[in-house]
Amino acid sequence: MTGERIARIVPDVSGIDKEFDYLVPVSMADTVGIGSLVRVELNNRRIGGWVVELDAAAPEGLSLRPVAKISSIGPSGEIIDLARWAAHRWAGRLASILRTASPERMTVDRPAAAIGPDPVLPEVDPNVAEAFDQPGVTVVRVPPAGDLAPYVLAAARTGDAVIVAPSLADARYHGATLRRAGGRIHLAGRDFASGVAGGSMIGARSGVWATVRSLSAVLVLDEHDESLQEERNPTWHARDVAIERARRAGVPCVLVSPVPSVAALAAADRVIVPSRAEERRGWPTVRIADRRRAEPGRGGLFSPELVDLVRSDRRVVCVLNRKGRARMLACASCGELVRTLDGEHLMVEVDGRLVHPPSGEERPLVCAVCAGTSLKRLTLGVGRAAEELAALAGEAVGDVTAETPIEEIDRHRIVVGTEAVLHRTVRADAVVFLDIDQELLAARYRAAEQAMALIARAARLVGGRQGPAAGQLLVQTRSPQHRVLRAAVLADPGRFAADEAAVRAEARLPPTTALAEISGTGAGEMVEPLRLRIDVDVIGPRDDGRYLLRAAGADELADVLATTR
DNA sequence: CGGACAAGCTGA
DNA sequence: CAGCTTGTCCGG
Repeated sequence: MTGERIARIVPDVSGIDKEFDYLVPVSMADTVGIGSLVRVELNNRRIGGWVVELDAAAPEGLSLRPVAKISSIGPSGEIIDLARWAAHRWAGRLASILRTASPERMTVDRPAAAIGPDPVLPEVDPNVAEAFDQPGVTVVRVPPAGDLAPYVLAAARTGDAVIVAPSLADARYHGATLRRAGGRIHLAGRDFASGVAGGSMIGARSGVWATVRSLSAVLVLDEHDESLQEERNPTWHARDVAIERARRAGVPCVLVSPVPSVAALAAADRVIVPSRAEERRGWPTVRIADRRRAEPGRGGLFSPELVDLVRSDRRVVCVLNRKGRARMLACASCGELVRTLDGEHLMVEVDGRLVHPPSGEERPLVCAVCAGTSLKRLTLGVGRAAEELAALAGEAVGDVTAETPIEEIDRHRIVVGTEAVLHRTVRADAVVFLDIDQELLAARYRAAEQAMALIARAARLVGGRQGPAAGQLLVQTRSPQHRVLRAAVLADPGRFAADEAAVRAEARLPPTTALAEISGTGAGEMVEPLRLRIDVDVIGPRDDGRYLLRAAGADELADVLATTR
């Protein structure tokens, strides 16, 4: 027994998905631990890597290279196990997740335990504390105007909580608020070492990977938010990682949202909803402007309700999404949009026929509602909308894109922009969706849910329906009966969730099943043999060469992908 | 990833 | 057959 131990290393090199063994020199025995970031020699070059396992001395006489240097403390064993699970679940590289879970700046010294007794935090509303009183997944619906700070406080009161916010700005804000209340909380990534010593951690998406002293609870704010999903491979979702992390630790996982996703609700052990009255108060008034009778093209963009709003003295934000090609068709006689027979998606005209490429559905140029054969094209644009609104309002109207400086946005009483305007405006009295149909009926299976999220964001911007600055939303649409809009008008996202879950189940879409998209060269070669298997459906290829795989659940799908690589 | 080495292609 | 490109393998 020499006292030397074997370290299994995951290299931090994107092209190597393999683990290697190195010897830990006696001189490093005290500093190298599970998760440590080290440098080692591989193939005559120095590379970084993580220690993911430590064993006693080597059984064989095989000569191993020594670890060259210790660079930093790193993620805990708990996080490494979780990262392995996620790498399998989203069919990606372990190293890319470990990178996310590692400190922003290298920190060699292991910090001493937190100094002083644990802080004493103020009491919280028992209704809020209740969400954290048992392990398992609790979904809490909090209306857009509701206060999330009590949930952050309640999480921190459990001990060393991990808190995920939809953006870094939100994480900083809630972190600062809790700190003012006396809480010990650190910013994930930046304050890595402080977190190891003790206290709660808050961060954006990547904060779900924060190493803590002893996990007591996991809280996800705005669980429905798109930003919680990593956009690069592996495309892990912070909500799903949070659920698994809490489950492994046997601690509560609390998912808060004004519009909980069907994925969260499917995973929930219990759902806490506000009273009808409370939820209504927390949503603005939502009015629907039915545009089916409106003239397509010019003028079709401005309902009488909108004209009233822009001629008032209120601060109005107009949203007009022009993502993708806005080539919607509407029936000239009844005004209905041209949709697939299930009403879920827009159809487009190709070579004199109506088609919906993802499903292959097609028919002649005929309105499915009134059998009219005269169809009109609806075309829209932010620039023209701003000009025409300015003429209607008799004053200048701001034109907002992702590049417009914030100061510029607040100079105008009325602004028009793509959905980015909702992320970049601080306060508005009213938000108008000039044309929400493109969102509601987009060719993505989560389109309705994303439209619901967009409305919730607008609702938060304008605030609840009560008081002198009562918030208002106006939605212009040719689909006034859509489940998203009915739920918004009634301030009842529970109703939407039930409808949406039924639509997904009927179409065998997640969360009833699990989907994976396979693209790139070699996609066919990988996917075609899977047609013989009964545990996975192969869908496609579409004309862009992409395939979809469908399995009964995420675990089954991950297993298929793992055996296919 | 990046180096090592083998197999395949080209031109004089 | 040297000289080059392209492909495959492998690292502790």
